[in-house]
Formats: sequence, structure tokens, C-alpha cells
Amino acid sequence: MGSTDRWRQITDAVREAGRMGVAELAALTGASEMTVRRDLEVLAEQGVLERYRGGARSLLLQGEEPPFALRAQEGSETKRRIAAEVAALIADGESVVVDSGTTCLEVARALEHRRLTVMPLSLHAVNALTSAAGLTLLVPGGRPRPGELALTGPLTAASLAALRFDTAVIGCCGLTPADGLTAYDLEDAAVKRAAIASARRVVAVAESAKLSRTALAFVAPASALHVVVTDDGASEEQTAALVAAGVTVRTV
Amino acid sequence: MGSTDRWRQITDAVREAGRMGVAELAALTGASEMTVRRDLEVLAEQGVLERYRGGARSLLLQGEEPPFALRAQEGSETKRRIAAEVAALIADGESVVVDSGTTCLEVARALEHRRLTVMPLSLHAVNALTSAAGLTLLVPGGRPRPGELALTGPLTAASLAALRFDTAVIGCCGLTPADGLTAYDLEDAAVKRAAIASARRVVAVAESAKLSRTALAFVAPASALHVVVTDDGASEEQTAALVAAGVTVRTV
DNA sequence: ACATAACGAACATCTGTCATGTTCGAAAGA
DNA sequence: TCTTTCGAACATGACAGATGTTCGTTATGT
Repeated sequence: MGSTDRWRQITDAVREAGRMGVAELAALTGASEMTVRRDLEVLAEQGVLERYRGGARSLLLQGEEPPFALRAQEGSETKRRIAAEVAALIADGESVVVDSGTTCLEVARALEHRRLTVMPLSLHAVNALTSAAGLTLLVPGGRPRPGELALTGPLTAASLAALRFDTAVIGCCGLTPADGLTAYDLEDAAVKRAAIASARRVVAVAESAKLSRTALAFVAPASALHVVVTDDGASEEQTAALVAAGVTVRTV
Repeated sequence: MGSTDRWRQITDAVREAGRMGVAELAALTGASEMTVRRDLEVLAEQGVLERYRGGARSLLLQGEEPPFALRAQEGSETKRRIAAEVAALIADGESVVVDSGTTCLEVARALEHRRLTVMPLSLHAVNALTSAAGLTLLVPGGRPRPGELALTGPLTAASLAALRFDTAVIGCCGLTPADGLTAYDLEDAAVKRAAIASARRVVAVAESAKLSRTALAFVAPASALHVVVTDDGASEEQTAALVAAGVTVRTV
């Protein structure tokens, strides 16, 4: 598990340079060449890069997001702070649908000891909550996307359409006043829309870096959100623009 | 993990005697009293027994089934043999719904490297299959029952009602020609019925001990099953009676 | 075809984790 | 009050996972 840092280091280096040799990466990370080869094998399986004799070449285009395993531990302190704030916005007894993604996984963890009805949209979050005694856990149907384990498809849509939640906690890949809330994956976007439609109140979580980003798939305009929770890296203009769209912004 | 045997030993001893002292259990298992106390704590959390000062008293009535964690490793060799036989009955490209329970979990594992569409009815099986590359994994909606992680409720029923499978693999707590296929849990029974209704062919798995047992909740008559896979502990009369009901019986 | 570099299987080592045991002060019950 | 049980804290040992090293094999370039 301690290899995650090195994986990120390698992923970033290869992505920047386009391709890189095993020896270079070994020097960069301070690990042996054998270890680098083993890492490259893992990353190649995850589809991050492609091996060739002597090194590896990046497969991640600028528009794509790195796989779940790599994002999971990034800026986890910030994510936990955001998650705690979201948890504070939710009252005992509420029913909550929690989106997929690493930030929302932290939200799910923050709800573990509460007394709620929770439907997570990712199996990672489901697994984090299966032994939570106090809460009623609901699993939506669907097809889990590899790695991410986000549930998508008609079964997910049907599960959401059958229910009405007090609050939806939605993650995103980009959120700007102009382009609204956007996601990398088309199917994910459809699920997010369904989740938003099934909830009375919508809370979006977005690390500040996402407030200047727009991804491929449009989900909803900023005005469809009631609360946005972000971190203190957000600029004045960004928060002001969201407030102007009628959104309550909470910075932690 | 190596504590599972001792857990079963303690559970059985306490269930037989009604209640038992810590010192007695320590002598029985050969472990220290501290270890027995830690075990009792775990088992009390699982609802198997109740602690009192100096010992523990059984909470498992004769009609109840021990929790998943205790059944998981029981007779796993037999279960694997049964599972392999079931896997052999399924052709590539089929769609399969796999019931909850420890035997069916083995079936799910046996399908991991096949090219199929699989919908498991328990999160244990879902987790066992999330990294299976070849197969299309479908997750039904529902409320996971604690420990067992079997999905039940209206969402599960709706997920099953929306689909038609080639084969349903169904587990049971009891299966006799007279009483048909029975389960301990009422909600589980409803899910099993829905699974049977959604499949063209029904394969039931039942260790031979279950062929002389009847549980609380009726699921389906034996005649609703197409194939029963059991182990060689089944008696001639038992298999003959099933065959008379129009079932193909396979003994491994 | 040959030489060289890269590869990966096998083994050795190290480290962190988990189950277990031991000790001892605290708490419950007689 | 006294005895027994309990459980927190620490020590021990087994074990799994990660990393490094060695060496025979394989691929690539000249």
C-alpha cells in the first residue's frame, strides 16, 4: 500500500514527458529498477500507460481522469474536511443519496456513525458502510464501472426514479457558473442527473481546483444546486459567481 | 483468520450446553482465557451469544442459522466441488443470477474467469467479482442484510422483474420433495422466488445435509427446479424422490 | 549471427500487521 | 471487605506484502 506515492510520481512523470525509461524512473523515485518494472506493470493494467522495452509511454490524454486507485489518496486531508462539512449539513433521520468519486467516498465515511438512510452510488462507498449499525443502507442496482465501481445504467436510473431523498450529495469533475456541473463520463452524468432529480436538496462537493475546470459531460446548471462545499483554495470571483447563481457556498 | 475454527467450537459448545464459563471454554479450546474473552466479545457482537460475568449464554435457537462469518469456512471443500459442477452446467455467453449464501458465493467465484453476464444477489459475491475482466457484472438494488449482505426488498424485486436470465443458481436452507425449497429468512425467500421467476432454467445447490431439512419460509416446490447439485452424502431415497419430481440430480 | 541491454522468475530480506499471551490495576459481585 | 473476573496495555511470535538482488532468458540493434 505504501507504493501509492510512487505510483503517482511515476504517473505524473510519464504523463508530463510523454514517455520515460525505466532507469530514469528508478533514479527519480529512488527505487530499484525491478520495483519500477513492477509498478509499470500495475499501471499498465490500470490503463494509465503502455509498456515498451526500456520504458513506458503515457496513455492518459489531458481530458481523461486517472483511475480511482490513484485519486483515492490525493489531497485526502482536504477531502475529509469537505466531507465533515457536508455531514454537518445533514440532519439525523434524513435520507441521502451519495454520488461516486473519492470525495463522496469520504462523505459516506463521515456518515457511518449517523442515524440515516443512505444510498451510495458507488460500491466503494457501499463497502465502507456495510457494517454501519445505525444507518439504513440502500444499494442501487446497476453495472459497476471497473475501478471506479460507480453504478450506472438503466437499473441505477430505475432505482433512483423509485425513491425520493431529502438530500443528494453530488461530486463532479468540473463546476463553473458558465458550464455548470460537468463529469468526464457520460453514463455517470446521467446517473448524477437522476440523483439530482430524486432529491429535494442538492449539495455539490468540489475541491477548489475543479471550480476552474469543465469536463465533457454536462450534468446540471449551477442554479440547480442548493449548496456547494469547497475548500479555501477557491477564489473570491469563483465563489461570488456561484452565489450570484443562487447557490450557498461553504468554504472549509 | 485462524480464529474461525475456535469461534465455531465455542459457538457449538455454548449452543449445546446453553451457557458456559470462560474457564471451561479456555480448557476446551486450549487457548488462554483472554483469547476466549476476545472471542466471546466478537460472537456477542454477531448476536450468536450473550455475555455475562464469568461466561456466556447462547442466543441461537434451533431454528436460526449461524451468522455468515461462521458458515463461510464450513465444508468449503464440498462447496467448491458443488460450485465447479454448477459452473460446468453454464455455457459461455449466458446470463446468470446467483443467489446469496456461502455455497452460491463459491459458485460466483467459480464463474470469475468466464465470459458471462452475472447478477449476484449478495454483496459478498459482488465484491468477489468486481475485478473480473471477462464478465458483465450486474448489481441488483436492495437493502443488504447485515453480515449476510444478501440484497432484499422492493428494489431487489424490481431489479429482477426487469430482467430475464438464462439460468438462476439458487441456494437454500432446506430442500425436501414434500416441503420443497425453503429458507430461514422471509425476505430472502421472496427474493429467491423472484429470481426463479426471472430465469428460464433453475439450478439449486444444496449440501446433502440440507436434503433432510425444512426451514421456515417456503420458496418453491421441488418441481419448479430443473437441476439440483448436491454432494455424495445424499441418500438414494432422497435423490430418487427428487428425480420423481422431475428434477435432474447431479451428485459430486 | 552476435553482443548488449532489458526483462522477469526465484530467492532473500525487511517491515508492518494481526493473533495470542501475559501482566496488572480496576470493577463487579458475594 | 475480599475474591473473582474483566479489560487495557504491552510483549511476543507468525505471517503477509513490499523491496532488493541474482541470474538465466529474451528481445533488439548492428
